Amino acid sequence: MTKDELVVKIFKALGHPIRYKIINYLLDGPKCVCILNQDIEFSQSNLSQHLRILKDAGIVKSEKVGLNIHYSLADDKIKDLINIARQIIDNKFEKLME
Amino acid sequence: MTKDELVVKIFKALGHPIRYKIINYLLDGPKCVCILNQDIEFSQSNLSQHLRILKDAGIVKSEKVGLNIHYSLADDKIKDLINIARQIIDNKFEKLME
DNA sequence: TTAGAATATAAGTAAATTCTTAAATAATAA
DNA sequence: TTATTATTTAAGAATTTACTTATATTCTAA
Repeated sequence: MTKDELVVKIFKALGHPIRYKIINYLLDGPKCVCILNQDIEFSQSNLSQHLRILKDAGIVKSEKVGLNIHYSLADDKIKDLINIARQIIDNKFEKLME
Repeated sequence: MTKDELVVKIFKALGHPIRYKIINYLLDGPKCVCILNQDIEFSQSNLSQHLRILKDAGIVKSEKVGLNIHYSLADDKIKDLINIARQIIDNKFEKLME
């Protein structure tokens, strides 16, 4: 895979509402899959598949903690990425208000 | 559309190789559709459809210039967004090298 | 050693996206 | 007016992605 393909893969992985929601949960620290399962209104299997896609894109990493598996952001810059996307949307609204 | 949905839409729009390529062309300034047509190896109709998706996501804007239509980035922060995604990929390779 | 909890995977269907081809529109030049 | 260039839109087929259900795996505890 070329670098460009890997970059596209990151964007693609973030471009889904459930995966975006998962990442938002992870912004304030690692979370057990079991917690995500409680908070995200989709089937356990579906969640697991989305986690795999995020992991495969290099956005999250997982770690075994006792009985459970904890997922966390694989890179601090993921936060920046999300924040900038939000700023772009905010800018858009501000321009409309002018 | 909620703000989150709009953010997801940005990521989704960037998560496609042709659209990512288009954005890369636009990083160094506005471009005529006719130029993009020459440089991007896909049908003109397909290109036009991808441009619409990018525009709809608020990533690019278009402007009529004489006979032609020029597309450009709708917000300077799009550059930052791309750069950070690239940095995330670079970091990954650096970690592998350690 | 079996039972149960947590998580992942497989397989198939449903839904969404992408691409191709053809036609439409809009503006200008002849 | 008619033809031409630039670009968009429509429609449908092809491909990809997502979701559901069922099953598998891996620990640990009883």
